[in-house]
Amino acid sequence: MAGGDVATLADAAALGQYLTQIPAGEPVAVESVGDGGPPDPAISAVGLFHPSAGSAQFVCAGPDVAQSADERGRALVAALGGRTLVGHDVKALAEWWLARGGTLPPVEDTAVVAYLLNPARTNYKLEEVCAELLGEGPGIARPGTRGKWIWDLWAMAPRALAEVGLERLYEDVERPLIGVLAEMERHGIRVDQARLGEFSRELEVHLERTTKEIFGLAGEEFNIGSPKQLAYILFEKLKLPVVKRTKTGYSTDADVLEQLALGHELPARIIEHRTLAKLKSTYADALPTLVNPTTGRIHTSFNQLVAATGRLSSSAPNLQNIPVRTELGRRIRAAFVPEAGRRFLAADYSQIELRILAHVSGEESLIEAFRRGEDIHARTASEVFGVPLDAVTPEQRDIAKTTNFSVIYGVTAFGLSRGLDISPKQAQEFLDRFFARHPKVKAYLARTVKEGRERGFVATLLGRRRYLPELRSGNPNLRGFGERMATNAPIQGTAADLVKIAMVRMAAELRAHRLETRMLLQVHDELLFEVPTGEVERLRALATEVMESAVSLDVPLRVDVKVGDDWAAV
DNA sequence: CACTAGTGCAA
DNA sequence: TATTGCACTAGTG
Repeated sequence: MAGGDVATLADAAALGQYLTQIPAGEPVAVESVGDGGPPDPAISAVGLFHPSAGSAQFVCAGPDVAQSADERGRALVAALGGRTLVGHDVKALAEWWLARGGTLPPVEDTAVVAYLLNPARTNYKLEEVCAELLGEGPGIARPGTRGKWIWDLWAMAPRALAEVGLERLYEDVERPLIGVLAEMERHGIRVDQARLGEFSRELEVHLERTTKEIFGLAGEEFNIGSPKQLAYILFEKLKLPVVKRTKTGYSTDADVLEQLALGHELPARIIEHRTLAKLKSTYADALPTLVNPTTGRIHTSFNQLVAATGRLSSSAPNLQNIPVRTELGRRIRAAFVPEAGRRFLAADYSQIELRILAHVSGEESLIEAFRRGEDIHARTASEVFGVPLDAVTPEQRDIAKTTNFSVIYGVTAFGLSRGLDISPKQAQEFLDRFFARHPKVKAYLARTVKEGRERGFVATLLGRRRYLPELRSGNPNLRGFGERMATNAPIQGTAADLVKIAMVRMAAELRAHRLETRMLLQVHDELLFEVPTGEVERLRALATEVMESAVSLDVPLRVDVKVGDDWAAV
């Protein structure tokens, strides 16, 4: 867009269209709301966008550091809304900013600092962050205040990070990651809309049939999607046994329905209906509406400031919860496809959290098992059940697998009993045997909780903190929550640190080698790439090498790489 | 239109 | 009475 052009940004769609016309990396200035005067850094009145197809990635200044880039874009549009007031000499504004030599505080970077200083902060409203970090009163956003606060926060960042030993995590990981994520968002991922449309119609047919069966079995028509109406049918009309209650009434969740299904045909049909409705409404019908008309691809937002443990999250749409476990669900995943001449390559860390547990606890039996490349769940089963490795039954392995994961979550015997569908007494026995065989895991968990209580926070291997005031609560319930978070956060968070390091390094490698491969998605322990066919073998080696060497632990990291022509095939 | 509750999808 | 998320529908105000 040439300088002097007037953009009319009356709605989100118009803004999206406008932004997609701008070359990548070229900053674009958009006037903020209600401010007729010249750009004033004290008011932080100018937002600089990196054009991210379909949505705006605010990289500098902006009305509210609290919001995600996506929200800020929407807030801006809303504030402009109805009025066609933008219309600036975009080029002149951009030049104005560049001429200042970067003297405006980069808001994304500042927000990441605030996140690192306390990732568990539940609300990134700028006022609250500043109140806490700068010791200033919250609340009153007088004109000019926000800009000053961003300045102050940015100015204190080096000292604040140094105080808690987070300079490296910031400089080497979180800050470089901002650009990596922006690039991934901007690139987007292709979906085969025809496949989704066809699947949606199939689901519709199934749903109609299931609905009829349900009404027949219930003896009347009702809204199957309403837990309240369903509860009336199941527990009052049909008098089925009440298994579980919610705060407000009878529970009708999948667990409950599965139990009820043993004694009646209806609950099974409800489960089926729920499965189909979920796939149709959340995925098959929703995803095509999010395809950007300009790029023909879906552009998620990767949220860097949301998860209390340091993980990323994904929204609008969430591409970190695309179904994979059932055949039907995989039909959705199979609609994500590479461009012609390219393939998908997925690289995922094998049992990353258990490996981290082995490392941080120093538990020899786990470390040795990983070093030998053994099947870790079978190994656990062998130890806990006291049978030779090759005599472990699939059932025993399953129990061990659930127990392994449960320990990472800080589970209680009661929780494990639910997960394994056994009695709490039996579950307690499993846990006792597990800890007897893994004494250092037990010691590590106890130590972590104790240190968390004494210091007020727990930390990942790279120093990322999670503050847990709950650990000092007199309320046993709340304290229990705190203790489970305390045992889980360092492990989940260390995994997040590690994957982020791998992402930053992968992005650097792709660039350095001038590869055409693009990183598309991160799903916690997995990276998805779109790879020209000619680069596949090179990428396989590169991803394996970079990801496995992201950090050096007492156990090897293992990465599994799969290549395929849709996301269900990798 | 904003909000909560219940539910279910992923790692 | 298992960790971290996001989003759907129903229902309320």
